[in-house]
Amino acid sequence: MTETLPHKLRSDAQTNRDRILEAARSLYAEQGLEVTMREVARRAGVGPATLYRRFPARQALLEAVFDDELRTCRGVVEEGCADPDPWHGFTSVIEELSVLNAANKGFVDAFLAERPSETFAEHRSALLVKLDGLARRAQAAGRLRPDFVIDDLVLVLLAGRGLAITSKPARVAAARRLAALAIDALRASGTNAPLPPPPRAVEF
Amino acid sequence: MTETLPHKLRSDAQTNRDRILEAARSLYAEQGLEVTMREVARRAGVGPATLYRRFPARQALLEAVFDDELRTCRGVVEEGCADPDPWHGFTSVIEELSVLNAANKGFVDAFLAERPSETFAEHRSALLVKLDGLARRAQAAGRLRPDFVIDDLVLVLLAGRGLAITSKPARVAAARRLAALAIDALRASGTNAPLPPPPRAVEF
DNA sequence: CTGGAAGCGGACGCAGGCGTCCGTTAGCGT
DNA sequence: ACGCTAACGGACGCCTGCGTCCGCTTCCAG
Repeated sequence: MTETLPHKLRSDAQTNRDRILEAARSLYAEQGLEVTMREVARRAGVGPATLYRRFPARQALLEAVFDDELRTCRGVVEEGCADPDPWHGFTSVIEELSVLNAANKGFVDAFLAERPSETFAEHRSALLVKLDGLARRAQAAGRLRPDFVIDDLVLVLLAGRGLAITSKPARVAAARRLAALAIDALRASGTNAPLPPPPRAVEF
Repeated sequence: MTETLPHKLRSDAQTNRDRILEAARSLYAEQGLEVTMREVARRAGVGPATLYRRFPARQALLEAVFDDELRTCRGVVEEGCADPDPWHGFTSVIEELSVLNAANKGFVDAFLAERPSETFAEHRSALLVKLDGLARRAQAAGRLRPDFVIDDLVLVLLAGRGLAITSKPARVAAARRLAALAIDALRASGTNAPLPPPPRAVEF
């Protein structure tokens, strides 16, 4: 890790910063982002003041913590978009994002929040636009049901949040199965029933 | 309403009890069950002490509040089970429970909690057993995919929790669409892909 | 009408999180 | 080696929710 963004930190400060990030990362992943600042500080073995000095606003900590996840997320999407088979790419994205979400309880909360930070909102828009393109190609290939809209993908991702199961392996297994079901639901097939009007869950 | 369970209350006490229940009901429906006791008391226009006297434990309040919903829930399930067409009954149950959940943010949390109260756990078991029977009949009729297990239904219901969208109409619309997708996923069709191993999300 | 008990709710003490201040410690440049 | 200063974290005051106590009010039976 060992970040070096602004003007260089003293070595102990840098160490503490890293420990804070690691603590926050694991706490958010396990418990979602209702974790208190002090809990993060405690787990990191630093005082509250240190935490607040490095990350004066909660949002700053969130962004720093989820920077990696954001990168992973983008990787997944780009890989999916690069797939020569758009349907395969599309389903891969659903699967991998679902599992990522299940493994990081907090991430999807932060990322799909109704009032996200500007940073998250921008990344989200960009990714959704990419995914929209991928989806249209999958539709053109006749594999994705024609009445799919990109909001359905958001819906599926949001739905993953409901799987707030304590044990992490069970949570991941549940996410995997839910993703598989979602993929089956989205596949174009003669038996697709007409859907009720699509919702708009998040802006982009 | 005007309950009359234990030894009769004084008239003003009964009124307050009813107002508390109504306040709690609407607050839980709108905001889920992280609502504070005091907030309930405030909305009901009573002091905290009054609330605590009537419902010494949070759980008591929850059970009283969700008694109606539990009844509705059971009604939905029984109606579905009574349907001569098991697949139609099954899909009705999914639809209606999804909408019920979306309209009552707190209910599914209380009902599908990992550590539910004894009361909820019993009702849940009973309902799930009934639904399991319905599902088997729908499978026997060749309409429900053969690799469906009852836990998949729990999964779908849990997933509905993720749709924590602020506006209630939007939430209901989202729930409806998600339910429709789930039904499409669960329908037996030549294109059903094999599923990953099923999870066990709740005990029953 | 009236006595007494059921009921009420303001107020209390406790606990925990918040964000900040400041006296002390320790890294690092010279 | 040394001193400057960044950095640390314990401790503080504030706030909010919790569950309970107790003096006042109100219902209702006789």
